[in-house]
Amino acid sequence: MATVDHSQSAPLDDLSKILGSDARTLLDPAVARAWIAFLTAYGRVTRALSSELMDSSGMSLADFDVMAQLARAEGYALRMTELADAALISKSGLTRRIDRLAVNGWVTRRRCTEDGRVHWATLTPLGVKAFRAAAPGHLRAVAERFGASLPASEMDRLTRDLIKISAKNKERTREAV
Amino acid sequence: MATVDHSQSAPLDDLSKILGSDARTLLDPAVARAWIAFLTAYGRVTRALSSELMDSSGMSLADFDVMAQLARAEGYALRMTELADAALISKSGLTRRIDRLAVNGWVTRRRCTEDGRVHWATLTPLGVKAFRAAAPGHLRAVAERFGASLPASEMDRLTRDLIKISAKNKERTREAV
DNA sequence: CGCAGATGGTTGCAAGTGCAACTATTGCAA
DNA sequence: TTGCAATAGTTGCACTTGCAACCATCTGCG
Repeated sequence: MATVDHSQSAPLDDLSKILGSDARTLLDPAVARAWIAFLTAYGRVTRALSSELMDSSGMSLADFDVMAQLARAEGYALRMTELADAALISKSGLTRRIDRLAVNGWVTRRRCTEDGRVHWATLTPLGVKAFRAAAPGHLRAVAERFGASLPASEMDRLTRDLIKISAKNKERTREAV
Repeated sequence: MATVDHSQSAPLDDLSKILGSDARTLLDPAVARAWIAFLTAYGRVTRALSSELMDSSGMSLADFDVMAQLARAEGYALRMTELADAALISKSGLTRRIDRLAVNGWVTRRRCTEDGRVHWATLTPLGVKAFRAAAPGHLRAVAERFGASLPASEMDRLTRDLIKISAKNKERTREAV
């Protein structure tokens, strides 16, 4: 019936068998269904986009995100920490991602003259070119796999809902239980 | 304005600077915003839930999902492949995850007597106990971090929207570009 | 000055992951 | 029977990841 897409089962749904009837008081079934749908949608869409992007441009989704951040930035450059925050990855993760992008010649690292601690990651002309080549296909894929499922009005509502959820989880895991 | 929560920037938004004005034709800005909001919400919520669960039960989110699948199953048992599909992970990933769960004594692997190729992953009594101990906290956390952001009516709509998105991406990355 | 303490980045490490190749088992057909 | 294709799982490998420890640099206070 109202269960989630049947190729996928619902990890949190219908746990009363093992947890007893209070499962329902712990997590409202409607929320459980939404949560499963959320995880499933994320998994499917990113999996598909990621492999399409890799095939067409040799770029991972994370690479694309990092390059997109740089593409939007003043002078195509951002400090490492800013970039890590913007791309939602750890500092060490970014260090190594930039290493890889640098090997491709898409990004360089420049030490800041005013503050020797700071390094600026900068899109090279080659990187700009690579991004320009990759972006149309990827954006179209996002439009198709994510955007095309819902009418425009619904899309704005979805955005609002997702932002509310994000907002409730803004802090970086403080007060960890 | 209507940009996404400002602690987070928007990788796909405002790319016209580098892509020219056709950025807009490739990906509708409203979809771009929704996409960013989606990625951000996913990242934040799962990060938070994952570390809470690990702290309170020594169980990763993926462990919990696998155990929840087993908890719902007939006899607390599933074949490896079924379980991998249900938990949205690869077969090899599942092999090793079950290895780890088995080390904790939460799951066992039994060879099927009727078909020697098949192995049943089964929740042990200890595993059931561990799951019963972990579930209330985790479900409450999902309720709080994901469910509490939206009114019930909105939640059902969100579920429907997410299911539509999932449905469009059902196939396992066939026709790859 | 000069030396704590903060801040920015990188590195060591110990995971986790998927793909492709491999082994074991079954089922079916000649 | 024998033999080959299909199916279920595991393993090798190469790669990513985040955390914590670490180095480098800067800032401010005595």
